[in-house]
Amino acid sequence: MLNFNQLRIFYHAARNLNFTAAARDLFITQPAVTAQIKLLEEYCSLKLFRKKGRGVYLTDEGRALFEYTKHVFDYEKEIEFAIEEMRELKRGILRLGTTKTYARYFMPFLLTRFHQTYSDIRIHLDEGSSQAMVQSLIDFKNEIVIIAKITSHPGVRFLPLSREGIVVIAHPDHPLAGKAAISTEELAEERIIMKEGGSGTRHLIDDLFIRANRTPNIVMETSNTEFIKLEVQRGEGIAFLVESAVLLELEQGLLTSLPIHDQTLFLNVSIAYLEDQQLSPPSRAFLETLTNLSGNDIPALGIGALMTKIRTHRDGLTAT
Amino acid sequence: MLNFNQLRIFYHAARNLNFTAAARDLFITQPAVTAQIKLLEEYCSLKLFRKKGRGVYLTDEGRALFEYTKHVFDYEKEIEFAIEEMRELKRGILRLGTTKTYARYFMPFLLTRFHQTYSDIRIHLDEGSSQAMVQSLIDFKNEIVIIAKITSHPGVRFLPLSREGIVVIAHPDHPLAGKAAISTEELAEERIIMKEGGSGTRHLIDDLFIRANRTPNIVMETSNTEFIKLEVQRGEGIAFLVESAVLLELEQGLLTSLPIHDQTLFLNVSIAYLEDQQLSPPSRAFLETLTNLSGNDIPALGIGALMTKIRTHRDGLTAT
DNA sequence: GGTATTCATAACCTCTAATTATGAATGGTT
DNA sequence: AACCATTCATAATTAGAGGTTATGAATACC
Repeated sequence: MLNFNQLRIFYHAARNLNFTAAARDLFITQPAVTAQIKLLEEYCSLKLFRKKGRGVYLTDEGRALFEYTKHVFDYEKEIEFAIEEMRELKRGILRLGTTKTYARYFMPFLLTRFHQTYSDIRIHLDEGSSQAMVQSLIDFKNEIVIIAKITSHPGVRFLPLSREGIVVIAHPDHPLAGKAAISTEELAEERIIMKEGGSGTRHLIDDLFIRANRTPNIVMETSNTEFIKLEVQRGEGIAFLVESAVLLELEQGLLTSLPIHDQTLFLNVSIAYLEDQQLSPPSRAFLETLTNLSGNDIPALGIGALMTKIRTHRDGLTAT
Repeated sequence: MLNFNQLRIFYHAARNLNFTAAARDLFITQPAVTAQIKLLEEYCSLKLFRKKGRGVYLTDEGRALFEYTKHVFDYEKEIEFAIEEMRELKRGILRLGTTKTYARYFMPFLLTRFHQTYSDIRIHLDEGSSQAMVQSLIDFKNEIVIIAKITSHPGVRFLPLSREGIVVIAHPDHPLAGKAAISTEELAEERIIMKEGGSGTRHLIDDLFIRANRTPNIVMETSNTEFIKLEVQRGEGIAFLVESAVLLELEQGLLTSLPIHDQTLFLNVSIAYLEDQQLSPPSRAFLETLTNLSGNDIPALGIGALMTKIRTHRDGLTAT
């Protein structure tokens, strides 16, 4: 087993062909150099230096070893550089998890923001159900997940990220379209295309009907948001969806939203991570990006509003 | 400045994904591993391991660092191997010096012998005058030189290697050819083609004439033995040369040797090296080869005789 | 010839990196 | 479920590697 301290001292001594200079390089005293070189020579059973007058120079064996040590300490610099880069977020991986819907509607916006600041960090975006994403934290597959908080888990910290408005969408020609306020009872009469169980939205809507003591008429359930939107556009029923997922269709008049009587439905989208584990630099940077991004107004506004606000702000700046 | 001890411990811990096993690998205790990993993490300001249940595994940063350390400790094995090889004489350089004449007539024989045993040692054979070769020792250009001992030098040790007979050569038709014994006085009358000043042979012959109180008739002087032989073959004069240098020509009848009256001229060929410096393994091996080769009879016999003896011995073996 | 520089040596000291002993958490087993 | 085995963490202590200071010897320089 080589002693790298001795190798390092040898390297500097060989480079300078001068023990005193090597000592200076390493911020130690000259006798320390002499002693360590001697120990190294004993370890190798080889003379590495010859003494010539008041100087030293390398034997053939020393010269051969010097070639090796050069590689070692050049490589050391590379390693130090790599560590520095990881610390300084010039390299690394951000492992995020989220649900399909969020991946489709929020994440591109958030990750673009993140990427603007930390362009050298690779992003791994994992998708799955809220449940699966919480499990992925525990399995250390992801460091941060963005999901609706349904149940709390021991050891997992949830930070509220955004209150996303839930809208009831319907075909523009739907009989209820344009009505002022629709009651839960009325909704229970409608054919509903529902998000699958386990999703944050489903949790919220189930709760809504339980409070109204009604059973919704679920004609279809799926985890696929795109599919739901298409079914509603085809007049197959109404659906509850996160507003930001249908912004475009509402704007374009492909869908309409039905105002719910006396109810404003919100989904609490949270950032979740393990509270006892220290987050990696990329993850910390991501959290910081989110808080910097929102000030503190995301939870109040929802991402949809924030996206609009920032888009406006940016356009304003561009116009100036 | 990286701490390679910590890196080594990290390397083993990462390889095993188990601190206890790493400790076993390194013949230390587990708390030592824990402590050094912790120090490394502090140095990097990066978490390298995550704790999962009763095991550990690498963070992304740890995984990146592990890739680097793998290279380091693979390379360490290479270095250790190289050191071992140098020690075991499976690589290295033998730096010898000698005079042109010896390089031509003795060295091939000696070096072939050496090379048979130490086939992996590269041989650097340097040529120059005896004087220059002694200087090359002092300048550490060569570790061992084989020369005639003319003067002694402080710090240089001379070991007698061989007593080489000096013969007087002449054209086979030379008037003195065949005469029983020729006196120094007679030789002084002859046209002599002499080796240049500084050579061992010249030193000896000068001495011979001084003792006889005669001045030789030097018609030509050169350091080139081959040239001398050719000139003598052309009948330009007689010459004094080391017997082994003219063995072939004498055998083939191209030259004849003149018996010198009452005199047997010998040149003491010596091995010289610096006495205070420790010799390198290849040089020690070379010295050992020489002593093994001769038993103790080289100085008495001369290399020429030894070459014949060994050749005969070998041929005898081959025939059996 | 005196001076400065360089490496070697010796005695001593400091602090790193071990050790021992023990605890806490987890996972497998009966 | 209780128990045991395993693994990493922590604390207190200790050994010794690797450093320092002081000085000497050899050599080169002016």
